[in-house]
Amino acid sequence: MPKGIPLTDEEQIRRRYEIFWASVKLFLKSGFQETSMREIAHAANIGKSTLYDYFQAKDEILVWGVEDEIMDLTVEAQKIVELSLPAIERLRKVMKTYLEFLAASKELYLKISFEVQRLDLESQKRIQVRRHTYQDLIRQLIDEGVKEGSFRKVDSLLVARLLLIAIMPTVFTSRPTGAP
Amino acid sequence: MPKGIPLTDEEQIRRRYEIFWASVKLFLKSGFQETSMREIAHAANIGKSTLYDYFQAKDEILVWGVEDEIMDLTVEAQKIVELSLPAIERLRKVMKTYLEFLAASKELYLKISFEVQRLDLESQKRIQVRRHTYQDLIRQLIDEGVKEGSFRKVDSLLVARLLLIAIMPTVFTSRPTGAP
Amino acid sequence: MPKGIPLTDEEQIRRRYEIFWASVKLFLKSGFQETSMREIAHAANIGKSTLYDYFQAKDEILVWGVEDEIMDLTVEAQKIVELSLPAIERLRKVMKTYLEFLAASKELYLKISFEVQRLDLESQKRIQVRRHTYQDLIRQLIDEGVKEGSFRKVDSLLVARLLLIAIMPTVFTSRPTGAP
Amino acid sequence: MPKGIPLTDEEQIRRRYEIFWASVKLFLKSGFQETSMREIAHAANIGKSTLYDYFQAKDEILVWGVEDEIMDLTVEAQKIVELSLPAIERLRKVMKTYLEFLAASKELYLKISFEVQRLDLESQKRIQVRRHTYQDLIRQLIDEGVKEGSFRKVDSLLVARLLLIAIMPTVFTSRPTGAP
DNA sequence: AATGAATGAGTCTTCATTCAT
DNA sequence: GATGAATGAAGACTCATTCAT
Repeated sequence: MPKGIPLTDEEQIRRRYEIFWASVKLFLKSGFQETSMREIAHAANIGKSTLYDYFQAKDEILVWGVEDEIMDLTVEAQKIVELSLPAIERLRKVMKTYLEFLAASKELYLKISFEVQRLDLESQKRIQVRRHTYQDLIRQLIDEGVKEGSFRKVDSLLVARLLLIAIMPTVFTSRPTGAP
Repeated sequence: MPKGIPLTDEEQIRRRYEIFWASVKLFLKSGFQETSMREIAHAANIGKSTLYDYFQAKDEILVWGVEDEIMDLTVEAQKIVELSLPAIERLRKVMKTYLEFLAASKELYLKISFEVQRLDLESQKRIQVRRHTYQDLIRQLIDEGVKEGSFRKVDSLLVARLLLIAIMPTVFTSRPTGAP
Repeated sequence: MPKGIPLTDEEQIRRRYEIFWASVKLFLKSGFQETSMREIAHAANIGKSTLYDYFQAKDEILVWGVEDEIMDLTVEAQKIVELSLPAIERLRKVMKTYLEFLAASKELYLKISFEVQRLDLESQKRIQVRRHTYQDLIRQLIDEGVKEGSFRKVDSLLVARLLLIAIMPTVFTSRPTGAP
Repeated sequence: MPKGIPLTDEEQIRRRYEIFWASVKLFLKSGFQETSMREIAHAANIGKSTLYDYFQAKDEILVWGVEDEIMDLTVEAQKIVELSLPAIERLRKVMKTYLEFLAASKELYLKISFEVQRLDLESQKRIQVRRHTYQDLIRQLIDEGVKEGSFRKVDSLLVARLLLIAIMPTVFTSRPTGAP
């Protein structure tokens, strides 16, 4: 709430998170479209128009948040990829992180995914790009694994995609355990 | 479009179905909130305000349709319950019907479930009541089964609920087979 | 104010005129941008959203009205062009009509011209097209006049444009008389 | 951008001019209402709220600038009035100055005049007062001329007003020459 | 019975202005 | 003296719903 001092980038982002999480809470309760900017502002304890200092539009709140989550996952995955371990081991670690993320989100993840489908195509594309970046890491690991000989020769793109999707029922159905 | 000729009840209901299914198609494509009454009217080939002769409000379209689907299931289940077969056999039959219903709907069912969560609480309660009626039939079967000695003693309410939910992954994950 | 009966095209247009002239009154007083749809609706004695049954957007009110005025002029000019008189005579008649129009509008015309410059380019282009149609009539007359030998050989496009513009000071400065 | 050093009055005014001219450029391009304070601040290379140290409100920018221009004219006219020359000679000089001013502004003057009409009545009145002061100088000259016998007896107010307006077409229509 | 014209409430968004630093 | 963060009021536009015919 300081007034004339430019926000540091860090502060900016911290506030964005606050707004995002306040929004998500509402989105989950009533849906994206059904939540008004007035409600979000109220929940975030700021004025209606101040929202627009942090997000250019309503859509942006959702897009930014989702992009950010995927990027977080990607960063963590990247760290694991760079470890000097056999590919299969690293893949296992990455999938475990992914699984933990899903397990922590669960319902949230599922619902938000639905909301994302309502965004305009451009926004969806932006999210897809992030998702692909993540997928490419997995793919890279699979390719390395194949080279190392620990995996059969496979279409790494397809397998990567399958891996990410196939794991979901594990989470949404029951007690999460973890094995690729 | 005939004017002045009173609709038979049957005709009334037939039109309601037409409107409902036209709506569902749109809801699936763009979401409940995002679909306007004008679009529904257009898709159903009737005037905007004629909609209100068949449904008191927009919400009502969704609620009525979902209620109706559950009631259909319930009627069929009721018929099975009344057969003179061992409880376990009847339960098996009921679950098979339920499964077939899910398999036929699949994505539709999942998406519509999401849309339902956007309705106001009163509407959701009305749907829940129908769901409970259905659940109670299952429960009744379980209780009978326990009496007959073919089931262990269990909390029939809990088991009924579990049965309905547990079956979903079967449908949504892969090739549907059927066994309770 | 009938409710369920589709408006005849004629009725539609009559209402559009009503709205347009109510709007113009306000536009002249306070400017286009400064006049709100609420004010227009109030002045036209209809509900805010009813406006949108007659004009798709605020801009449309201005564009439609201006286009319509030019088209009126064009129709009248067309009638004159088709008379069997020497070109010079017909040109004189057309210019007289134009002059009378300007004289009747005067301030209105000037101010509205300014407002038009604030519209988006697409709207401006639409108006320009109408203006060109009118200009082409004049041009045609000049060409005919040249053929008849009553005019010197000239660049008819240029002369047509000049004719339309040059006449303005006559109107805006003082007592209107009329001679090409 | 220096902080803490009190601005001299002169400096203050210099900055006001800078802001005014930066604004005018924008007003001409997109109109007064359509130009935001953020844009003005940006164009003037200062912070949004610093504007308010120089002008109490957005309107004030336009009003001050226009008032100032008229006052400049008035000051120059006043100087001429005080010369010891026959009234008719002095009037000629004043009108020449006025004409030069118009010729230099031209489109700018016309457009800005339109923008002024959008201001609230109070602001318009303030401008009118300045205009009257200027007009009164002309009037005074005419009265003196009448006394000197070089003019017919006339309603000096009316003539003064006519003089100021009549001269415009001269400027806006074509090659400026100068003769009352 | 069927319709589309009419509407007010509400949506996202912008902007002049204030204020704490 | 200078700033940008914060905001409420207002704007164009949409939509579920009503109502006269």
